[in-house]
Amino acid sequence: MAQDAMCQRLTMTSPNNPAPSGDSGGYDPAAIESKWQDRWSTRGTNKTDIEGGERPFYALMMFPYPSAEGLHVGNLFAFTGNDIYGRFHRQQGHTVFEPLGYDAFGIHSENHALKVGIHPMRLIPSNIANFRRQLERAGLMVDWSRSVDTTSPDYYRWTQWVFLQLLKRGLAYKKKGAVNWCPNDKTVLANEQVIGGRCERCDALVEQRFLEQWFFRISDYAERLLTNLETLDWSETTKTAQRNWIGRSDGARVTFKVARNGVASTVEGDEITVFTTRPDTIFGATYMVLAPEHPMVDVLTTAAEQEKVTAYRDATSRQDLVSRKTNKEKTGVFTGSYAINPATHQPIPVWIADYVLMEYGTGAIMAVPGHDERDFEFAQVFGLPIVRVVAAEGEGADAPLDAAYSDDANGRLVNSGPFEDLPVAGARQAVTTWLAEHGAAQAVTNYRLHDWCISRQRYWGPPIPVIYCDTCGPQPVPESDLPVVLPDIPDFRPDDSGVSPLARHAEWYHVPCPNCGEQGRRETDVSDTFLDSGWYFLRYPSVGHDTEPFDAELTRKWLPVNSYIGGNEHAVLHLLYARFITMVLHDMGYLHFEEPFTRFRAHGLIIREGAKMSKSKGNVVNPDAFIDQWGADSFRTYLMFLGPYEEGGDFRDAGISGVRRFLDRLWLAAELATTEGAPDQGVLRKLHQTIAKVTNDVPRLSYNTAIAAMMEYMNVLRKGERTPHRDEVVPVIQLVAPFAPHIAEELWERAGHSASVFDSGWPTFDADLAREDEVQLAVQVNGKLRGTLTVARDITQEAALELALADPSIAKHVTGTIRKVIFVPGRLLNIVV
RNA sequence: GCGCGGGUGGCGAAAUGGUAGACGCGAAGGACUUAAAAUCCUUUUCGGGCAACCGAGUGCGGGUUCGAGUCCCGCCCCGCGCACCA
Repeated sequence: MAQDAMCQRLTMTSPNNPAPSGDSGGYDPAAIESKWQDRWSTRGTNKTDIEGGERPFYALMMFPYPSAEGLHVGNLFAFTGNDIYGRFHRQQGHTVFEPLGYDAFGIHSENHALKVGIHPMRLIPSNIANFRRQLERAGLMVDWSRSVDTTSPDYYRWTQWVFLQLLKRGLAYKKKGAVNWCPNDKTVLANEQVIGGRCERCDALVEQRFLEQWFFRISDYAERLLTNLETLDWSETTKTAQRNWIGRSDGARVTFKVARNGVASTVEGDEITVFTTRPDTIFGATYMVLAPEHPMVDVLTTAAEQEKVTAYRDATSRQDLVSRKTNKEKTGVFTGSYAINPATHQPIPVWIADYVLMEYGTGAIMAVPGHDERDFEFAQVFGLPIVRVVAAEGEGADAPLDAAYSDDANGRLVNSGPFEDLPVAGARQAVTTWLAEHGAAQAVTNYRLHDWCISRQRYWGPPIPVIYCDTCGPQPVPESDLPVVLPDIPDFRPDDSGVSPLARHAEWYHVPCPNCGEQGRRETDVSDTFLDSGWYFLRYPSVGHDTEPFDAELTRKWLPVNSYIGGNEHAVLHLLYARFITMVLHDMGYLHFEEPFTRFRAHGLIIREGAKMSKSKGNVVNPDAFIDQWGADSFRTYLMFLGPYEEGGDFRDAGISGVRRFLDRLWLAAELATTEGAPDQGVLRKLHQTIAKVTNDVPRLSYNTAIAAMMEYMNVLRKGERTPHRDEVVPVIQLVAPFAPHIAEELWERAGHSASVFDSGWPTFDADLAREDEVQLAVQVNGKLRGTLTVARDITQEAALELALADPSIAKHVTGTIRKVIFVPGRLLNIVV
């Protein structure tokens, strides 16, 4: 039988050499994998008892965008990691819910549809079907009866409902403003979709346009989004990324009066307010800079400077965002006007320059060239005065500055009137208070987080449920009228008008006003895909409930999500938006929690043979091919073995054979296992050490070391082709089950069980059985290893020292008197001479 | 520039401050075989030595410690993210 198994094994690893059909009991992944996938399906093994299940555990993974290329190995890496976690918890006695769906709306799909000339309403279902087929092959414990597809009206009616809730709450608003416009995709992009000034989808240079857009007031939640992070069990890197994105900075708003005839203007509003994080350096503010778009520019520009200012403003407005944001060369022009520095009471010139951005702070700055790099550079270019107001340790007040000194923790104020010699550390507060007493400042906190622009002038998304009426103004679509169905129109190509293609579809566009019944017009923008994914985890448990987005009772039972696993590319956007939506729904009384994901872990990235995978390089791993050749169990286990899950790893094609050999050995061991005699004590000891290791590693997502431990055990078990005892093998089937579910089910069944291995529990660890009686004691002399002694586990220091000194190869290094002995019981003895 | 990761054999990688290189790939040798494949056994950080053994070794330079891949200080390199954010 063993021989047969080996013949069979050969055929599996050599696709050029067709297998002799079914005459052996060898490990045949293709056969057992389809057998168990069918059986799981007919028996409903992967269905979660949503209503009745005890100890609910919601193991969520980020749902994929169903691309035409099919499932990426990165998707499978992510899902397998989550699947192991979920299956492990099931074996620990939880009712595990592991749903999966499709994030199928969005520019990505639409662009692809345009490219291949197939309507997205036809294209997406076939992509989804292909994804589903590939996902089934991977053997995931997904409850497919509760899936979501964001493009289905059953789903997006509730996305529209979410929009209406934010509108009701005053958190959705429309505003005309500068937006990022992609000239290629012909749509507005969120700030987050602009990467280095280019469209994240097509890489085109992004332009500025002024359009009416829908925004969500996420900035109202900035502080809460920031402070709540402390309470979350998330990867530290992800939290840091969110903190940086929210970008809290504490400082002051300081008002500078415009100088009129050399003195401060008394006219209301004739002033410039700036935001600064360094109010302590105000005595060094020698000029001011406004963003070119700043409204005060018109007021301040003198006749003599008008021409230059106009030309500069024109040039800036035509500039695309790339050169605006990456061109570090300082340019600018003088407005001809002055403002009064409220600390020194001196007039200082007001300039405009594109290095000051209208969208941050107040769109104006006080320039302190002595202590800000950018201001220093600008002052040098234009010959503006540079004054030192902070001196480092040992520096005089008039020490020359050859660069900006911007340390805000050390040093002392100089040339700063009443604050002379004050340490910088506490100066911020003192100066702000002083300025505030003179009515010139107030302490404020600023955030980099902008409101979320959700409008898209595209076709492939959920229509924003608003109707415009000439008499009543914009009206929400009544909730009872949802969904506003996306019409199936042949011409969905966007054009240059800045208006969605939906506007061209007259019978859809014209609709009565829900308030007065007169002729109205639909909002033609659709919403951002991130709104679809901002709440999908709330929907899964309630799939099938047609009258509400999420059932109150089920939500209370299953949410918040116990474990969320996904890519770090969503560390900022998706996770921040989902938290925001959850907070809003919580505040409106719909949810009992305000943070959706109790625990989040980001998985790493897979590269191949040391290089990033990309279509253009042609080095993308095709999961189907590997599963055909090696089996899904080997593929899954290899993905988890090739590196630490949270760091990713290098997919080397040859490496999978090692994992396959491991499963072959397991199969063979199970086939050969005998019930005669008793299990070997040494093997049993190793078994229990392995149980401990795997049980400890899986919750930490340390899958690679868990697999290594099981391999080690198999090496011990099969050492010298010994025949294993049944009791030595059966627990390994349970340990390996989360990783390689099909082979585990098959071997479990062959071991005489009729129920699923996933309902069989988890092997119990027995510390007594695992304990080693003898240990290798490392013996060092002066910290250098000089030998090892095989000794009893609980040997005393005295006995160990005696043994060590009796060993000539150790003793010869012990020259002179022993000054000290370090003894770590069971591990190490260090003799210091 | 700022932030976050990371740098360990030929390669992917392991190591609560306690024997560096587990596990796997690859490679070399052996058993079995007419032969090959598969399987099993052995070796495999580098240098020296027949060997016992000796020396060196976790990007570089310092430090703390009986003992440092691990902790501290200062650098270098690679990856990712943000980037004129006042």
